Amino acid sequence: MNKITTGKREANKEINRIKIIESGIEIFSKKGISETTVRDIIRNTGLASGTFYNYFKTKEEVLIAAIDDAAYDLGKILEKGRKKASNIEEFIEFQVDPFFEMVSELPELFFIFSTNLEAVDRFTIQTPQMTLAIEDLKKDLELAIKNKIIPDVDIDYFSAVFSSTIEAVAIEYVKNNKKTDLENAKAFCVNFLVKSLRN
Amino acid sequence: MNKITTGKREANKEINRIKIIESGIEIFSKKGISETTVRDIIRNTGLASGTFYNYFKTKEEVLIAAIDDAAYDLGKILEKGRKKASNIEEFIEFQVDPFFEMVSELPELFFIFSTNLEAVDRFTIQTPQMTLAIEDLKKDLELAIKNKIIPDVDIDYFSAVFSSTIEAVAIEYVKNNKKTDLENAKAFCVNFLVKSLRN
Amino acid sequence: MNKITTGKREANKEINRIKIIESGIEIFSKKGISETTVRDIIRNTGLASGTFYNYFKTKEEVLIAAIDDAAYDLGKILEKGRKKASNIEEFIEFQVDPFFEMVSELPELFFIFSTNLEAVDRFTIQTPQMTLAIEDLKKDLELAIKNKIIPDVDIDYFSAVFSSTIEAVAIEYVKNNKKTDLENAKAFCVNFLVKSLRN
Amino acid sequence: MNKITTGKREANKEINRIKIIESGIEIFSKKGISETTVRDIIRNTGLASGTFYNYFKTKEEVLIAAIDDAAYDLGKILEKGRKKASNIEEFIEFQVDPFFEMVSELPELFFIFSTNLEAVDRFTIQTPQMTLAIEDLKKDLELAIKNKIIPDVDIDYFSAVFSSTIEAVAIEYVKNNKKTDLENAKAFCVNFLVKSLRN
DNA sequence: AATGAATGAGGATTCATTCAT
DNA sequence: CATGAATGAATCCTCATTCAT
Repeated sequence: MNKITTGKREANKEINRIKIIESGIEIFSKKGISETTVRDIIRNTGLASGTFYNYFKTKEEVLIAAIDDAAYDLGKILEKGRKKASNIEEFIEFQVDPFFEMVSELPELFFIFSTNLEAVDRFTIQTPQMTLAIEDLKKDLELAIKNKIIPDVDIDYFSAVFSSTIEAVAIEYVKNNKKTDLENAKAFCVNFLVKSLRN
Repeated sequence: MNKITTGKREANKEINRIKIIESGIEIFSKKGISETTVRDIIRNTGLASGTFYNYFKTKEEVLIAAIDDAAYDLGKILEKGRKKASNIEEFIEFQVDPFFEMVSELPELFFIFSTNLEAVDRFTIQTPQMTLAIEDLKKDLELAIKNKIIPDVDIDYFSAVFSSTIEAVAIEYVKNNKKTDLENAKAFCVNFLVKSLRN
Repeated sequence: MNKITTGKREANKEINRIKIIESGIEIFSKKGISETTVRDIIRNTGLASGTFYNYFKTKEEVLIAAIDDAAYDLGKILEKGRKKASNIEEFIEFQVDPFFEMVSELPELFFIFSTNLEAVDRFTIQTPQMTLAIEDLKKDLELAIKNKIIPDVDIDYFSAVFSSTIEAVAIEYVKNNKKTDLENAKAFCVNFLVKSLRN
Repeated sequence: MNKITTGKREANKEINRIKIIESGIEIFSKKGISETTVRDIIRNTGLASGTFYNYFKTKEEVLIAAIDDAAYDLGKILEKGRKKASNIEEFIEFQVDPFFEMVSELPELFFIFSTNLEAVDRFTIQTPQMTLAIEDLKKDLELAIKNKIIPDVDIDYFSAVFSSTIEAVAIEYVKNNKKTDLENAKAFCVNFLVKSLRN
């Protein structure tokens, strides 16, 4: 009833929230998650220290919020992938494509995650869609091996290598700001992985 | 004061240094580099806090010392590799072999590095021999491509993938304590990389 | 602006004031005065934090207001007592009776005061009618001693014990929710104090 | 082996510990337990803030230490009491006496406790010997009633009044610094309670 | 060299209070 | 008046580091 909140205030609240998130992303990618302090984040916004706590309880929540804010974009990206693969090339392609779309559109977030796996692990931040679907991959690989579509590789090792390959290329891609190079990077990954699976 | 006691004192000095290094490695692998405090390290030795500073200025120095201490062993290991490779298989094999020897003999150190790339980077810890010789690799690859021994791959991407592959397998190897599995892991790496380079 | 709306607004104003006071009493008795924060009180009302300051400057003012609001009731209660006592039994009875009426009708307020004497003291909250009339008591006792109605007791000690006795029984009465037990509690007090004054 | 700690250092450590405890007692009695902050205590000593934590984790620990330090004295005091009482006068006397000895020798501590019952309760500080042994008292009273030594009083009310009486007199005694008045205070208590129990 | 108590800078967090809307 | 976001002072606490012994 009394909730007549003028647009101005709400807008300002949203602006500050975004300020904090963006400041967080900036500091996280500069200093890493575990070296970043709440003070670093808030100092970088010009807001008062207490203001941080009107929005977030911990620095980790800032990260989660950053992901949540990106979730819609991510959803749309991942929709494009996940098509039904009819052979091994397509299977790999359908994993690689959406991942690189994500990396391409949210490079800072990807960078934070890829360089802070330890912290991400430690704080058990749930980032289902940002990571590659390793478990699904393993099952599909088992099936493919059974059906003789691909040779009999060590699944644990291959899975580890599969994601580290994609990630390594993605990091290289982001680091070098070869922004025009997206197709190139994807093609490299697919080609590399497909060949490594051939007999 | 008395020269005769020196030997004993130096021996004790060396013992404490090693105590601190070993404590450091233990704590670093448990808590990660950035979460580890000097207090953690020294508490774990039973020595007094001030004693730490007789040996090291920072926790990072402990890590560097740990590597330096391992350097001699590492040197001997790496010596075995670096032989002259006469084809691509050998080239890769001669990279993979010594790396896995190192991982196999100094698994805790390797584990710390592989799970704390951020911190290692940030503190610009110089660990020439622990990392794969990426720059050398790049030059050799360029030559090999020119001589048509291997197809014309993107050297930046391939180098990135090359080391991440070896590292991913090594991590898997260490994590699973498949200690009997060394040859297996090496073979997987070599096979995977060789195939990915074939036309 | 429009005088016609005033009634409604004043009513609402009064409603919020009472809301805050009741919330205060609730929180004070749960957490104690010094552990209670303005935020606790206002959160418990559903009102906005700033609204608190339209009514009170501090949490202590809430307490004072609670007492003031109870003052009228208290006044009526105390009127019943204060009759002219013609002997020591009556004198004590006329102190004990209204006090227990108060305790019985405003148990939460009494509970807050009895369990927060420190804070009540510190903030020098003036609560004339809630406390027993110690000073009056002292004068009356002096007179009674002079007139040999009661033996020559130490007036300071007796006064201290007089009020602490009544309070202790009252606390016991409130704590145990022996709500049917009012007469019993009063009788115990009177009997106990009268006998202790006899020769 | 290396524990050759010079007397000077140990002495200083003990001095600081005592400084903190004495500062704590001073502030606690001025501001009450819950209003006292660790900073208040440490500021009052001239030591650095961090130093507090070399000795105590919380302000409550300071209080406990103060009691522990007094424990030896207390023990000796309480030894004197607890004799076998052969009648009601003695029974009361044997409760009152050691309590007043304690109050007389540790008046500040007693003051803190008597004025901060709430906090003492809330933090469940264990102070077995400082409080009167109410539960024991109740059992003894039941027995005495059964044996017709004392009339049939309400045990809950009497117990409450028993301890509040002693405490009220003790507070009065401490407040007025009637230090010469110890015997007087004790006699008042015993006389008051004995008479109130007579038929 | 070893010790470990003292230090104080710095980060986390809470809370009373203000003020634009 | 009601609102509730912003503020920043004040607290708690940890830690690297120093230094007298």
